[in-house]
Amino acid sequence: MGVPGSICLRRKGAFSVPEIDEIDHHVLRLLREDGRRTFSEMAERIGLSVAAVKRRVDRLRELGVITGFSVQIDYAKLGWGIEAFTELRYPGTTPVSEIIRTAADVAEVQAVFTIAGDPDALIHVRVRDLGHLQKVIDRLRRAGDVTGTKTLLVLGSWTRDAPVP
Amino acid sequence: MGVPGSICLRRKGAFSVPEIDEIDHHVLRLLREDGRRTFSEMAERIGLSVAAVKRRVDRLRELGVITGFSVQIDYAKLGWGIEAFTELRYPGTTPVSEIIRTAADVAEVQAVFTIAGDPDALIHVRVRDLGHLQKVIDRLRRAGDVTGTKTLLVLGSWTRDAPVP
DNA sequence: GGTGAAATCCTCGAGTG
DNA sequence: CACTCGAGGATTTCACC
Repeated sequence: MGVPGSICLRRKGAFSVPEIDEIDHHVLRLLREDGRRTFSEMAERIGLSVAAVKRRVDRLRELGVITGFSVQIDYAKLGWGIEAFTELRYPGTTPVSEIIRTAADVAEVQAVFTIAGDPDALIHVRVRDLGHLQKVIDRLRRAGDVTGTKTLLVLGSWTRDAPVP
Repeated sequence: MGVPGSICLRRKGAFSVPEIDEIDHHVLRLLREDGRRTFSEMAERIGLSVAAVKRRVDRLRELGVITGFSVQIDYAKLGWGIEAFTELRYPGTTPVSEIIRTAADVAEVQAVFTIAGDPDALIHVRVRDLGHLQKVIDRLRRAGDVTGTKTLLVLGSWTRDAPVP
């Protein structure tokens, strides 16, 4: 096994949707806390019928506000205990699309952020150990025409909204 | 409304769990693709009974491999179109716990990563606009005894495993 | 947005190798 | 110990008000 997962681009700069009301935000908050909440439980908390809540969720999906659901995993428990951010610098001629493509080709890369200014990209990677991290960084350096890297090794992390274990 | 969400610490360096087999990884892969998949659908894909898949998921939760489920949201559509990473530097005397606490106090902070070396922390923030970003950075600077910041403005992002819209 | 009924799904105990 | 089966209850889904 490896780092599984299909691949997709997320577009930025979409226009904000005005027709999102307080109830929609309530639905989103409940689903952020637990993405597998039943419609019936949410309906009870919100004070709406089950069908109404389902329609809200369906609509939020159609609007593209909800892009999907996923499971939260403790990767350390799976043996992927090391997390790092690598800053990448490229020649001024490198198009953003190539930056993303070459980085996404590396299986251990979890996310790619293209940046205004210096560095040109910030890459979130997850690896088994430090030797593995070295290999990944080497692969990133060789992939595109990278002119420089700086890697920030994550010691600990905190995330808003992660459920209490 | 603001950036909703409860708060919790994620511990790192947990020992890897050996008794995770291929079927468990298959379950995790299916749930990463769609966290609301039904047990029946997963059972069919894996070639197991519904009850067996449920017990796998229950066990993965008990082991702490699965820490929860959540919804994926396009925040730009909610009017939170700007994303940035801010590197924070602290005096050598500042304990990690205080770094996390002061950053997490700022509602716009989505995640805090403490770092080995320089900088001392990397903060992921999400804001409505650039003026808002400025305010958040100012608040971060004043919060702890921050000695320096550098903010990386995100132009675009790619995430492994985000579902295709 | 609500209601109700049919289809589907979840849950858990019992039985099997 | 992990799996399958099956029944009862809960949930989802959809047409209609």
